[in-house]
Amino acid sequence: MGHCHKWGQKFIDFGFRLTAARECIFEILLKTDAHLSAEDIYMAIHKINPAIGLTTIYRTLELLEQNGIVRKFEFGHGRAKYELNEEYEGKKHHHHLICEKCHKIVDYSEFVKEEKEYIKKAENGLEKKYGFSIKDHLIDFYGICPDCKKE
Amino acid sequence: MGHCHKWGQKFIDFGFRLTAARECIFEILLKTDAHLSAEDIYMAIHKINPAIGLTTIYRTLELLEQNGIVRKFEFGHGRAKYELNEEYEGKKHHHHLICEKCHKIVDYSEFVKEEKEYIKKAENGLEKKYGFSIKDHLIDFYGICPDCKKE
DNA sequence: TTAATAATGAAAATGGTTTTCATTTTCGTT
DNA sequence: AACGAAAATGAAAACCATTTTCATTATTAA
Ligand SMILES: [Mn+2]
Ligand SMILES: [Mn+2]
Ligand SMILES: [Zn+2]
Ligand SMILES: [Zn+2]
Repeated sequence: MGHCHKWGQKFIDFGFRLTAARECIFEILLKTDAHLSAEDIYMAIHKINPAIGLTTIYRTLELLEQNGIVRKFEFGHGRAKYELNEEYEGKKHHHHLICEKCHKIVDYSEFVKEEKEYIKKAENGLEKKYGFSIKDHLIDFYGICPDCKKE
Repeated sequence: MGHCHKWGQKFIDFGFRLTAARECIFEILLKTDAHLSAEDIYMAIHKINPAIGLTTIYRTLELLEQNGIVRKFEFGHGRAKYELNEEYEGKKHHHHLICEKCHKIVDYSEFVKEEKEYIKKAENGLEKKYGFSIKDHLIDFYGICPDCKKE
């Protein structure tokens, strides 16, 4: 385990140990472009290392989230979904398109310029008016996906 | 129960019965400007009519949600929160400012003009590119509220 | 009034997530 | 290499918001 990607070093710097389970969970998140639940990850990891338990998945995901390595989403369809923070994937800043029927989640990165303009203005104004220190934002669009429209 | 506000008529038109419990839940949502959980509503209703059970609260909220009368939010702090749809309150279109520490939720209605511009452009573009029929959107800002900053 | 249907409360079940606890692994120090 | 403290782990149990079940009650239309 001597190599240590940049995230691994960051992880160690935080004071945590870089175990097989943790590396494996990170790798799974890195390879996918989907939004995985804890159980999705558990099933994926089970093929590689059946000894790793679901509890460890939950614990690792919480750890990763608290240290800004993964983002946790509660879209309200039963289970939380996780994805690697944008800086760790090749991904750009993005938001989500959510199908109200089949619960499919699609990333989109369009209209960033317009978004930035609106967000910057809103953030500044809201910080001033409501006294919040704003750190993050979330934009979701809800609708019906093309597959579900066919039915 | 002969009077029947506009929402009540709408409710009956949908084919449902306008019972005491349902009216009471609606009234509670109408009077508050907070974002209530099912249990918040249960506790509020309990003082007025202790016979109404928590199950009815959940069932009514689901019914109201499915018919566009209330909006359900899963902010990810354990329990879902409900608020009356904008058209039923005196409220304008609004979004949320969420404190990551104390989980306080603040409504804001500022920057609607800028928001509309961005949303319209994004919606049109995304519908075209991803084939979704977009029906709704959600914008949240996350940060630290003024009270939590003091500590 | 009557019968069909809808709504209800209490209790039990559900299911994703967290906690507990005994055991194992890791890592800095000998 | 061996040691010992601290961290990480898995299995099982607990948790807890929400849903389901089911027997009873309320509402409605005829
Ligand atoms: Mn995403
Ligand atoms: Mn609100
Ligand atoms: Zn769909
Ligand atoms: Zn706060």
